Amino acid sequence: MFSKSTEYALRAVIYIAKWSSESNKLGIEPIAKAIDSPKSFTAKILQKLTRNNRLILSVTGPNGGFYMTEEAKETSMMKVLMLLEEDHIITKCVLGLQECSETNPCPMHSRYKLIKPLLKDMFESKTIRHLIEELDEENITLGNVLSIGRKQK
Amino acid sequence: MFSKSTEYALRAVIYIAKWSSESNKLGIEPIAKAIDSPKSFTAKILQKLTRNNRLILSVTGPNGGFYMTEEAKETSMMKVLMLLEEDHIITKCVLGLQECSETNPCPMHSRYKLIKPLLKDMFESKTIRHLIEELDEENITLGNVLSIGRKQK
DNA sequence: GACGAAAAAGACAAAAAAATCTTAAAATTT
DNA sequence: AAATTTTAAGATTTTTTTGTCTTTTTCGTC
Repeated sequence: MFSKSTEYALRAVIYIAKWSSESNKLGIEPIAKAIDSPKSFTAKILQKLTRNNRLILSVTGPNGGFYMTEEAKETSMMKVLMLLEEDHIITKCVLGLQECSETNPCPMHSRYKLIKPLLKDMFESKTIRHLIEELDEENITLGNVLSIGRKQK
Repeated sequence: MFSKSTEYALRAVIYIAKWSSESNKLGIEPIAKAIDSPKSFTAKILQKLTRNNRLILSVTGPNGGFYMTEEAKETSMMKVLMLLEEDHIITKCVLGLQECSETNPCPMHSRYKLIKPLLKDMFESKTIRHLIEELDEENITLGNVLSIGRKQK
């Protein structure tokens, strides 16, 4: 559904929210390892979230790394998607028409319009905090089990 | 949601189903114009659907073109997505985990598992014929109104 | 203030997706 | 059978996405 970079971003955000605090910042290396993503590429993605939106914060130097404020953890996943400029994946027409609407619908419109709000609601109603609470439960993961032991780049 | 080529494919299939028959084949030019897609690229995509799956049929030469049998029009949109090898867009994990499942869920799993069947059902319950029947109604479109008059390639 | 650890920045490379162009093959018409 | 029309095939190009590598900047520690 989403692009690779969006998937990495979402996983990283959740991971950082879960394990970091202002007093415990996380380096890009452990983050990439945990969410099973290419290190430098993930760094790029996080940089954007840091610079443009301040959803994530970062500090350089020893004991530096990425972290998130408690306040930021209240952000909804829909908002995160918007910061990543990927919310259109959900909102746009299934057949790719630029002007698919009630007055100018595509043939799938009448059905998709029933599901789109549910999808949106799924991301709107879940905040980052909700998701990290789920991570407390057993067996909820952010990395690929299959990749354990595989070399990271 | 889907890639450009999938969007073009879906629109083209619906258009061909709607306006063609064995006695009235459609050339790639009018098809591409109607669904507002790049001509040669669309030709490639249709070639695949013709060669690999015979969902669409084609004949070369004068009065040749693309068409679809009445039988093929009973194909579900989910089946079409499978022929295009794009059904994974719907079925895979939202966060991109390879092994997201009931026993090994990602933090979004518990919510997405409620929506995934609805999305699947949307494509499964709609056959091509259902969609072309919708096209009978006023204002249902397959091209971009904005593009009218724009030069085709 | 020198050193080291971290992210930031930017250049570069590879791969995939999207698009275009040219030639060939097939079929119909004359 | 030659000319014409149409898709098929394939080569090539362009653009976007994904990924890597090197250098710079920032900041804390000694």
